[in-house]
Amino acid sequence: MIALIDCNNFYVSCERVFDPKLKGKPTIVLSNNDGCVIARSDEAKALGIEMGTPSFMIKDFIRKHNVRVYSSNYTLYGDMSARVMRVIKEFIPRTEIYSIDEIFADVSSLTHTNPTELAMQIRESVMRCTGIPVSIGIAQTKTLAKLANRYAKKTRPGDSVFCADEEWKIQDILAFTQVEDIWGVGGQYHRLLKKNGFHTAADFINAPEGWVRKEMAVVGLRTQQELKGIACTEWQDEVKGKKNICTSRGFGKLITTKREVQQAIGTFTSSCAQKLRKQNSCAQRIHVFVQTNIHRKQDDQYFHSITLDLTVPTNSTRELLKYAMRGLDIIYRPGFKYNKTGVMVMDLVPADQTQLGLFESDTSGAKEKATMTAVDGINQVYGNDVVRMAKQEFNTKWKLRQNHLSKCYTTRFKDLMKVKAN
DNA sequence: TCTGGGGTCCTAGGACCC
DNA sequence: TCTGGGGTCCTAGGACCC
Repeated sequence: MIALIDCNNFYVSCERVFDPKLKGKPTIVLSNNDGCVIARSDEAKALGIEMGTPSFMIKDFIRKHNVRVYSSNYTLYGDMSARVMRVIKEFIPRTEIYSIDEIFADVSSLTHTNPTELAMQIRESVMRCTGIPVSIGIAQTKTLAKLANRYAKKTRPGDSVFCADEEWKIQDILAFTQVEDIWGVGGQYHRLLKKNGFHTAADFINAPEGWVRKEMAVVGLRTQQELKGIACTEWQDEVKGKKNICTSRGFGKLITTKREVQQAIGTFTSSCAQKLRKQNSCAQRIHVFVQTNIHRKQDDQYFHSITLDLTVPTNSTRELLKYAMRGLDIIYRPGFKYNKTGVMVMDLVPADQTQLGLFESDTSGAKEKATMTAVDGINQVYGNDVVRMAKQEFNTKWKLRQNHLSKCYTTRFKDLMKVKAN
């Protein structure tokens, strides 16, 4: 049996841990640039605030209903996530972190324990150690566990735990779940399934396999199998390195000079390089893109991207910057109001398995590596942006808008909470 | 009139996830 | 004024090979 444990309204819950006054109050967390709603408390959901709504569209509504608003604070959420995961791993050795707020756990190895009781214990323990409420669904496959989890949230608000260990419970969940709420069914497949008369997961299970294969490819077929209790997704016992790494950002305001775009690209490239070195990988290709604001109908639109092959796989900031700037030179067009750019490093290979270029000497590689290690070391101790490459410069024009940012309570000494005792 | 067949690799784009 | 960011996997079709 597989358990899916996920944090309820995770980002909002993180904010609530450090400001208990938010309890019972409608609260939302916004995406970068304070753009869209990406997390909502139950009270905010009850008010009808939808996921993904641009915040400026509901400004008046927010004020009217006194909705508490936060900019996203990923430093805080990342650290809280690690704490939650640590607690869960103490109960179940075999786990697989699926996202910042979700983890699969293999509970079949713990045969001596009743899964429901175990789930209750985990829930209680996570709440006590971190202050974060979680829901837990247990079933035969990952897909069914996802459904069980959702079922628990919707029908068991008290304990938020559901274990589908009997046939009638599985049937209950399948009949309860609309096709669009199945893990693996998005907008396209939702329309397709509805059009063909499949409304619930129970309906979908009865769709002919040939039809599913033809219309939804093997991915759809796998989802269907998983719903029937046949496991099709492999268990990932070790954390796999990423195959691509991307850093991209929309700007707080529109940008019109090449120099500013270069600064942004420089910073994003440097960020990609750091992430590469952290997972001990080198990239073989780099992808750069620029775009204008697609929502501004009154502006001329421009989108262009380019992918460059690197002669030698690398994770050196300097080397990657060279290619990124070359790419930007090719795709940049003056006269547009740019809104967003990004850099992606692709086709990653382990850093220790890279081949030297024909004209590269081993000593130059070693020197570059030593430089980067030093840069990372200094930045780690003194903050992320102390040492930079020339192209990054220091510029705040295109930085994020974050008007409602909470503090880094758990990762920065000056943000530690103070407790007064009389 | 009539122009092979089978395989691999790569890429772009689509679908999905949180 | 203002609309997120970061990923994965699969597939179709073209290029290329013998």
